[in-house]
Amino acid sequence: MFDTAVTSEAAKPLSSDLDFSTRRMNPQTIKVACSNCNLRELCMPMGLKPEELERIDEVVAVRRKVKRGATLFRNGEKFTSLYAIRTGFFKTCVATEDGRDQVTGFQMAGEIIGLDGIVQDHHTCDAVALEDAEVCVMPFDRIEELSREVTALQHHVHKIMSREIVREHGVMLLLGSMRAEERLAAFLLNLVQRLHARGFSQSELVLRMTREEIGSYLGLKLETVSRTFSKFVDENIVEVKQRHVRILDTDALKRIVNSQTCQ
Amino acid sequence: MFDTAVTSEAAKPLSSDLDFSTRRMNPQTIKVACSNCNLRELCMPMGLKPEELERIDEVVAVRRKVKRGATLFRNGEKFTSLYAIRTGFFKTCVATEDGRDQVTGFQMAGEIIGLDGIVQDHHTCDAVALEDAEVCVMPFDRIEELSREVTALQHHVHKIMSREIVREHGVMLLLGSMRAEERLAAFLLNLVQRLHARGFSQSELVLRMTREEIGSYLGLKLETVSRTFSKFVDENIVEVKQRHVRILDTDALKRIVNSQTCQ
DNA sequence: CGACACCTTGAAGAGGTTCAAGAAATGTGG
DNA sequence: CCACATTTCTTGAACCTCTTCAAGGTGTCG
Repeated sequence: MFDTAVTSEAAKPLSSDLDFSTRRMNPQTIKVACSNCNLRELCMPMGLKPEELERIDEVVAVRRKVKRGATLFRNGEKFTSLYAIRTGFFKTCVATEDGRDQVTGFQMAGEIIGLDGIVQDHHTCDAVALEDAEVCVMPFDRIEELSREVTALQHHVHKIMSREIVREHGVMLLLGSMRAEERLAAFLLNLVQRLHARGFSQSELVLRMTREEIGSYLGLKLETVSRTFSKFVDENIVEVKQRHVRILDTDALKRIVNSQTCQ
Repeated sequence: MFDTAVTSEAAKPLSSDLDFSTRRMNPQTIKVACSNCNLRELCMPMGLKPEELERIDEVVAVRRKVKRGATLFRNGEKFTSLYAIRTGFFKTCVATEDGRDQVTGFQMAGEIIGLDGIVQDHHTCDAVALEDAEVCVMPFDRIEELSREVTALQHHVHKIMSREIVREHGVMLLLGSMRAEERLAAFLLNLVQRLHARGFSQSELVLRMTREEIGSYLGLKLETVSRTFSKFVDENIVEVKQRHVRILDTDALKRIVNSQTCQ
């Protein structure tokens, strides 16, 4: 089957130009620049003039490492910054007073988290690293200041927020009108598509989250997630070995996602 | 019971300072100012200097009327403007290729719609008026331009977008982890709270949407919505007469919403 | 190697859906 | 303003999907 093959192929690195010398200065926070970051195209606007690019560097104050299982920010904490994920994988989740909680998203390299905090000046969800991660800390007042001067940045910020709104519309559609198989199929397709955009395989992925976290995100119990995976395996749509997933039949997944019409 | 009483009490107007003279000039679109609009506190930043307030007037190009059942914008249409609802009630909904669709929200006076369009430069959902409505048309390029100069406006735009993201987190929590009764209870509490903030009753409301639309929003079938209403009636929590709802026991609704702990 | 977290699978049960029929309200056109 | 068509809402009964409870298996990490 596929033992370590997945990890090695799927782990094709997107970046290798880190400045390790500055890195050693501070184990927790490192001063760095966007202008020579190769994730730039994911989190920053494109087509900037050199002078603007230089100014953008001012946005990122420092980098911060977050160990697996640790939180980047928590519900109730003061909001100060947005975070661009440089490496690693996060989940965000909201909770009710009565212990229930709901994973609202999984975020990977190049994606921005923390937008929830703007409106109340405090975060309203938790961001938890699902693997050791590193983020660029972008103080929001600095973003606002600079985006008054750099139009492209201003527009970019608006787009990022709008994108998040549209993404959540998609999740609402999923939660509101799809059945278990459709949800899981949509989830897998979405994950693999985002990973592919980052240079990873189109057909293989390593899940960074548990069945329970997938279930929370999809509005299902972990047993249902597990059973649905097994069903897909029976139907030769995927191979699953714990968190290693190989998609054998992408079209089948797509058909499952929009198949309500079949009746 | 409560026949027309609901309508008359619930319809307590928030505004009465419309400039009817300019209104007659054009049946579809009317040029007006924010500075003397009493919904200002809902859609515009507060604590502006007089000069800034004056500039804000430039944001609203025109007003536009939308008849009940008509769309303000549609999925796929070019995005140009955000809309501040002046009067009336909207729903927004997304759809899949295969006819399924999902109501993503209900919007009322003072709320802003159209944010979904920013990221792709095209709208990704439909906005449908559930009753005759009037909106202020705010061309987005003008908003961006002005928010580069008026810091309060810039921050306000960010807050509005963040608020929408947080609202959607709440809907995801609802769709992902609540049972039918909890969903409907949360829905009613949310509606009545927003209406109350606009000067309407805390306990009476007129639903502007059908059971089916409520169901779509809550991820339930219309029959389930109807049955759950009936259940609430049996338990003396609400009175329901078609779309007229009187809440008899707000605390009971609140208890239903966070009662997962009971076990 | 043992403890712990995570995953899988089965069987029973509950909550919500589907299908169907009828009642109530709303709107339309004469 | 009334009659009729249409839409919307309610309720029942059967069914189905997902959940719950339970047990055992697998993998991981100190």
